[in-house]
Amino acid sequence: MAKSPKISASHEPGGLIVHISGLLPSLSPAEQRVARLVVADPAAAARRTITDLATAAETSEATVIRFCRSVGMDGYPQLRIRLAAEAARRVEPPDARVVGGDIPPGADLAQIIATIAFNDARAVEETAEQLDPAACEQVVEAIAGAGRIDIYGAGASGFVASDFQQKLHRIGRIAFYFPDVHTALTSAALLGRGDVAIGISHTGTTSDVIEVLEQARTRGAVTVALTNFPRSPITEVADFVLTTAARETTYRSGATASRLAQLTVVDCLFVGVAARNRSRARKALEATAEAVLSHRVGANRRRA
Amino acid sequence: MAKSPKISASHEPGGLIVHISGLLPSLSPAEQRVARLVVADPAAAARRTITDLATAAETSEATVIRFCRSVGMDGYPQLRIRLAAEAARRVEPPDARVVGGDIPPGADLAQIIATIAFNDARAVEETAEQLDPAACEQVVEAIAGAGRIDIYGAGASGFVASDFQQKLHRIGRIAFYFPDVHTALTSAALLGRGDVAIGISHTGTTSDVIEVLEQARTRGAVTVALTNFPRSPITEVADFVLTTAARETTYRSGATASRLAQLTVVDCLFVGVAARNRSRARKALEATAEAVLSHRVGANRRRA
DNA sequence: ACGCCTCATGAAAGTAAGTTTCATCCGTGG
DNA sequence: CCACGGATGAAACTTACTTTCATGAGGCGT
Repeated sequence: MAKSPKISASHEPGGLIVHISGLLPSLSPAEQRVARLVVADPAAAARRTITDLATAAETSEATVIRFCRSVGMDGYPQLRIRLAAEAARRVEPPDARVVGGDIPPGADLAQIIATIAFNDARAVEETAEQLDPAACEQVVEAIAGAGRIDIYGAGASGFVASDFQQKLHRIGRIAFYFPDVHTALTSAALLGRGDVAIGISHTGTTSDVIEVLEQARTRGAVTVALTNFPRSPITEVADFVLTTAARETTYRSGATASRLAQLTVVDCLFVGVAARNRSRARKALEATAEAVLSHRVGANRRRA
Repeated sequence: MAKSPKISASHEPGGLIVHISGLLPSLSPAEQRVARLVVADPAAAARRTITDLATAAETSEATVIRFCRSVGMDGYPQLRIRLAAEAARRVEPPDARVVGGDIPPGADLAQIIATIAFNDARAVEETAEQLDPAACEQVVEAIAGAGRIDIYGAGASGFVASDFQQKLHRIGRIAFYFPDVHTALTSAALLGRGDVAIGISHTGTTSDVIEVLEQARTRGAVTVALTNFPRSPITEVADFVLTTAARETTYRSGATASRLAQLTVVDCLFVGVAARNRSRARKALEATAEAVLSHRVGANRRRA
């Protein structure tokens, strides 16, 4: 039989591990067990034979193979060498820090700070690495040429949406953000060809956002999804999918790392759009900065 | 018969490739052919199957195995993953990212992404490094014991303030954020001993925020400033000063990195507060997460 | 509630990869 | 000319990997 059709999965240059953890929720339970082992210690996994790994994950070899295919590999040997390469690249001292994990109960604040910063920084870096420049380019182009840009997001992602809106607005793009679903739906219904709708949802399962994005799409707008999970429902209603790479999936820290990752992507898009017309953007930024000047008190000074 | 004595081969820390080329002359002719292929392109070799490699070296699989043993490997698979790792490590593109600088005019999106991510990640890390755990501890304590927490911020910092408010609210602390100065002033006037007021301003010169914080202070509340500049005006009205360490000072990218740094600090405080009463915080988080469950659509699944 | 369908899963069969064995070949020195 | 020893590949063998298929659980429409 021919190659399986496969879902894109094509783009995971930044990191196989990141890629895998992104797809984690889209995997079946047994495959997830395998995935977790692999993510937890890629180097060790690379050393194992398929039977070994299957046993460790309490499943069969068949499932391991299925897992390989699910993450875009041809088979186990390929996964193995990719993992080995990956593990080698991240010479990063694994350190005592809990990567992506929970904060240990007895931790003092210094530890907490270190752990959080580590995870946050990591999310930003890994997000950038796996971000597909080509997809970004297209999104930037769409935004730059859009008649109007609607940005949707609920809860924590709402902040990001709002932030994005503000940024675009500051460089003279016509952008909107709606905290309310009804208003958002109304707005989406008024979109048309040449407009852009951007939906932000970390999990990719926020029905409100999906619904609105779908509406926008049926009206002919270009739809963009920003999510951590490349196979989540929101991607089905999006023309372009941009993914973040935050490992945290628990509610633990209120999804801060994921938010930072989202903001990073937003920044990239923003700068990309601004770069399309530097002088105009610069002028707009200066004007807006000036506008708030009267709300600033005298410069930074040494105090008595 | 026992294992062949073989050349030491025990230790090859510097690099497998180097090691192999070192003992190349001690190998038999057929093995040398294999070795040369491997040294010439380790990555390619790692991708080949043993039969493949044997054919390419115009020899038999048996010889390849012998070669593996000669260089100290257990067998072909082990050689393979070692080669993959080796190849990955030596690719390491040190790259010339623009550190802290502006985006060069002609930059393509990939460069933009790399630059932004680098600066963002840096801001997060450096902020964490210079953050004073003792000061944080005191702030955490104040928040944990506060009757009420007011959070102020304008513009971009307003998002952070709002985010913080939401976070604290989710773990059951009574926290407020006011987008409007007047409302904020009113609220500050009602604060008293045992309450906490937090002012967020990147530049530390936002008069609105300073004014409100001052009001709060005169009412007896504990005041906290979160700013990038330890000697800015806002610090004069704050009992505790927490600083971020974002390099960007220009309006260039709309205060990107600084926002991430602020969020990181907020996250640290949040986790610190939550850690004070894990079970309660956890319960609250679970409850709030559950509350939005009905707004989530079916899990991530493979689509057709 | 019922049956139907889809999907996840592992057992087992099948195939390919890796490893060992062994006979051969070739050069060397008696 | 005949041992002898090392190098080598063919083939047997073993292990690892892959595919197929039957089963059973869970969801969905009737």
